[in-house]
Amino acid sequence: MAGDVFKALADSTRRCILDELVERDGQTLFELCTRLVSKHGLDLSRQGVSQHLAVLEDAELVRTRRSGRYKFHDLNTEPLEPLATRWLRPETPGGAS
Amino acid sequence: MAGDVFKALADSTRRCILDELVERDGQTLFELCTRLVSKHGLDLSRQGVSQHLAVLEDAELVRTRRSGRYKFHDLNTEPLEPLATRWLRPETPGGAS
DNA sequence: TTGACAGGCAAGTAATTGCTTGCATATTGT
DNA sequence: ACAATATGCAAGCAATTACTTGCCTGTCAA
Repeated sequence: MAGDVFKALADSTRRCILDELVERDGQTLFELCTRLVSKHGLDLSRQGVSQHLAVLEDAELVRTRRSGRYKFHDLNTEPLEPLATRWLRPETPGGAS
Repeated sequence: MAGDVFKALADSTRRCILDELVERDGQTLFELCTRLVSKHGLDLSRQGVSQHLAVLEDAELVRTRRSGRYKFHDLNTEPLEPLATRWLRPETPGGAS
């Protein structure tokens, strides 16, 4: 568990999925499939999308909630925050230690 | 050219290289080799490091300058900036157009 | 010029990854 | 109960990736 966030972001299809979820949160697998094909011009099967979602979920970039036979996917931007700051130099503008 | 920044960051060894360059800029290939082995416990050949550096350079995360037989590697954080902000929701706090 | 040092190029290999197809499970409406 | 819908699981395949070994080029000091 707690998969690699960087590896999750490495695939362009997964990034498209995140793009979709920014626009509209709480989409189901089928909704995402449809919109990835029509809007982003991607061509992959439902299982393809499902596996990508599993990777994103493992990296905690996507959270899911179940309701009956539906599974809704929500974006979670929390793991993204320490991402860009990791390689920022310690400029120590205030002058800590 | 202009390789994929996300794919460049996907590999943990490459992330270690960036970690090293944050601490000390302008290292040569041999310096990086030595420190990756000793400090980060990695075990790879010089060519392994060289190929990783090529990927980082292609993603413009690393810039190089030559001086005689030495090649110095510098970190370039510029491509990292739009990285985390890509999936931030348009909160429009001030309400810009 | 010779030898040592720093780096580059290329082919080969093993592991990983993205994707598909086929079947199984669970929920809902009639 | 039955069929349709929404999703899950797993084996198999092709492409990519990370890594190694071996050799070549360029630079510097003696």
